[in-house]
Amino acid sequence: MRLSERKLVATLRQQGYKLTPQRRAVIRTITATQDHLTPAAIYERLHKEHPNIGLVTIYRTLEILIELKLICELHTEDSCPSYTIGTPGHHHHLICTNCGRVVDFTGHDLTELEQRLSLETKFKINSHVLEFTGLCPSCQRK
Amino acid sequence: MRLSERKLVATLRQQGYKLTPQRRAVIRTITATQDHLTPAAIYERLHKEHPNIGLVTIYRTLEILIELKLICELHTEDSCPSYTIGTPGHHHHLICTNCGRVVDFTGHDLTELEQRLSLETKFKINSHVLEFTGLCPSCQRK
DNA sequence: GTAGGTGCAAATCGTTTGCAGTACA
DNA sequence: TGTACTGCAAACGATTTGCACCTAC
Repeated sequence: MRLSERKLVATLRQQGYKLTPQRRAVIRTITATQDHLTPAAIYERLHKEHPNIGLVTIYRTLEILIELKLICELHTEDSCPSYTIGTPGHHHHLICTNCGRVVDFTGHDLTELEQRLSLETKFKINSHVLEFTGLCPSCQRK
Repeated sequence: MRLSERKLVATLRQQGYKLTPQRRAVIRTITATQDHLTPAAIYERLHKEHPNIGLVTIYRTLEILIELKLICELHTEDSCPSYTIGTPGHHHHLICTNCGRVVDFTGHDLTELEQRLSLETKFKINSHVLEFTGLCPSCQRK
């Protein structure tokens, strides 16, 4: 289940952040799409109706949303630029190397492996990333 | 099993690349440590005995070594800069978020999950990344 | 009214490229 | 000898910061 615009706005206020039109616009853009967007992509989309919003503001808004865990940051193995998306909860990614499309998936349990590694290495493990890359159906056809 | 300096040098020549003192130095630095090093870190280490090696040369040498799959590139989820290390074959990483230490591990089979995802999403999956992050034993003590 | 937020321009960081000189094979 | 390699400096793209103005609460 994805977080709604309403939920993001409410959490932002709860945490004492001011709700500006710019922040609302960024939130709307993120929640309105299934895709992972780069800061630049968000900027581009907003620029049509919000001609003088600054890229800087987008960076700063994203920073807050990540901090509050309202969006999820994604780094692909190649093309380092990080993407963001409005999805909560723990999940993994399946990424198309051609068009950048991202599919989230859940349900694979790594706790057993985590425990084994913990024992063997004495690391205190906090989190993990599992990412598959390949070609999505439409990019395979080309 | 890790690749040796000898092996890297031999492969480089085999592939028709010239063996310069600079390339030899980069290879030596990488094979001499267990750690994953950033280009900048390699530069720093080399600068003592090789005062006028250029950072550019290090980038270019790493590019070749990655191309030949003689080293492995690593992107951590935070602090996007990518690290490199002299280790061959397919493996996964366990990374200390405090000191950056990286432990490689192998043996977890993801083919079943890969097949399931392939079926469900119709993606043609090429590769994957599995990464655990946490605190290494010595950083836990602090 | 005021603290926090915005937007511009400039700074910064990591990485890449153009080019003239250099050195390995 | 000739081509590939090097190193400098400059270009580059993404992100951050300093600062004066503005606005949500």
